[in-house]
Amino acid sequence: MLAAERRAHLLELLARTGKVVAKDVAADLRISEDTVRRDLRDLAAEGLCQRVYGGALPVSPAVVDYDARQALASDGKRKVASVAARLVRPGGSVILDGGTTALAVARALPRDLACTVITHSPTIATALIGHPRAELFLIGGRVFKHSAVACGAAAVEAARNVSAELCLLGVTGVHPEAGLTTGDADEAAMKRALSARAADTYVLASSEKIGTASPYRVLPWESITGLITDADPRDATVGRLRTLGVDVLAAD
Amino acid sequence: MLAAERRAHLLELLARTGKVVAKDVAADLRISEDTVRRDLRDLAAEGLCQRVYGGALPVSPAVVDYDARQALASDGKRKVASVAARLVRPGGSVILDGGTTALAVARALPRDLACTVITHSPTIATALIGHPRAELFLIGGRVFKHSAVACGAAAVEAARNVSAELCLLGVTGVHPEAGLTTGDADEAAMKRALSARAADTYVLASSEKIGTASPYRVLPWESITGLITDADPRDATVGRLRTLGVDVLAAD
DNA sequence: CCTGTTCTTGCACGATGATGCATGTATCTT
DNA sequence: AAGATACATGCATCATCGTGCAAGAACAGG
Repeated sequence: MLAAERRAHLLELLARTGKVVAKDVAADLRISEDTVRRDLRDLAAEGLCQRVYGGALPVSPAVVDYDARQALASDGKRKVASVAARLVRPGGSVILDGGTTALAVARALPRDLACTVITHSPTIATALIGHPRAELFLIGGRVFKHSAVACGAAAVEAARNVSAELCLLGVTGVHPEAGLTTGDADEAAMKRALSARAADTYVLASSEKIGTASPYRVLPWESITGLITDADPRDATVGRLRTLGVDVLAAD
Repeated sequence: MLAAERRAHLLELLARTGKVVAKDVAADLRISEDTVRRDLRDLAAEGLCQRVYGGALPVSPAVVDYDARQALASDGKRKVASVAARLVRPGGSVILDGGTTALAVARALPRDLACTVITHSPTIATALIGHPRAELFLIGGRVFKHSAVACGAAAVEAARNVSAELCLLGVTGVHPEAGLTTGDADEAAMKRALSARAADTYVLASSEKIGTASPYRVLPWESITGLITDADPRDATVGRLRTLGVDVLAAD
């Protein structure tokens, strides 16, 4: 096994499971713990991981959070993402919001789909670099760390210069009365700006978000085209949304 | 067996299995390891593979996992990045170009350094999400896939609205007569736009870039403050640059 | 057909790098 | 406080690397 392979393995392990235990990896790869420790030391020196007693942790909890959440809670999100990805037609254009569900949508897009993707999330842009036929447009601005998206006045301004057929929006709360909500005012404004630039807006909401509300209102029900969720279609909250005129796309 | 056959075999192996171990191939084809090494060296010089201790890995992001590629940043790039990162003062602001060397700089920044980073690379933005005290500003625009950075008119326009003390620029060629060069015209324009917004511009150039030139001129020597390289300070080319008035910061 | 040139290949050798083990120290756990 | 575990360091060993060199193949020109 090449040294570079080992290092890649460690990084992959770090990203996937969120931690590396020197002893386990050594036993796993049949190499000495010293070598693993040396590798981890080197990676840490480059800022690719954080050394801790017994092993190493990822540099950024936020990023792992992403991957971990992606891996763990992903069942619902993946279903939602898969349905959402199918809304993107060949040659079509889509505005992709940030967040883990939207990231799952990016990953669910066929690798050789020819389409235009507009996003304010560097994470999603990075994920789509490998799609050779996808046209990518990045909306810049001040990056809001918590959710890793460009927000603020500059971003809203930049969003005014794009338009698309479809906007796929992630939110943290979906509630019959409160509407679509999220945890940050700037982010809410950004989502409104994005939605305004698309002919149709669909909201991505895995089942755990149904019936909950966050502090800041993003949009009222009238402004969106539909909701994509893996929640049971017979669920009471989902039923109420449907009576409000929301087109519910079931994902399962 | 023809030399061209060997090279084709190596590339095929690289694409299919994701790696080449010099020893194995030599035994397999009944040729000396020296020949394999020479082939790999040549392929690497043409940018067709990434040389590592013991063999080689593919260079294409499509084949290799992105994290793995980051781990493969050459020793020289790491040294250059480390020196460059030290130019960023607490409370300071820096414009970071795209590319693997710049990414190495981002990773080399202390995790709790309070500074402002402006970049047109979603990859670099993603890498810095985990730096809690770093203010991040993303320059948007059409994403140029090859180097994963925002380019084009919109990006140049967006760059006009930022400014910083320092600009760290990556290039593909550093040549006494040709100046600083890169492989794409849009990218060259973008780099000029970035450099114009900073008080000081330093160029990141690991030793393999010294003395080479690419099609498109980025900037003449007069426009930059200095060059950061791991090349031998006594190197002839480096010496000529110094006589042109370039401030050379040695990295080793 | 011969001869000189150039290119390729394999080998030798010294330099450098990587790895595992031993040892003493630091850190965690109980 | 004591035992256990993980760590850094120095060292011996082995693998890999680059370079110089010589033998042979390919080739051009006479």
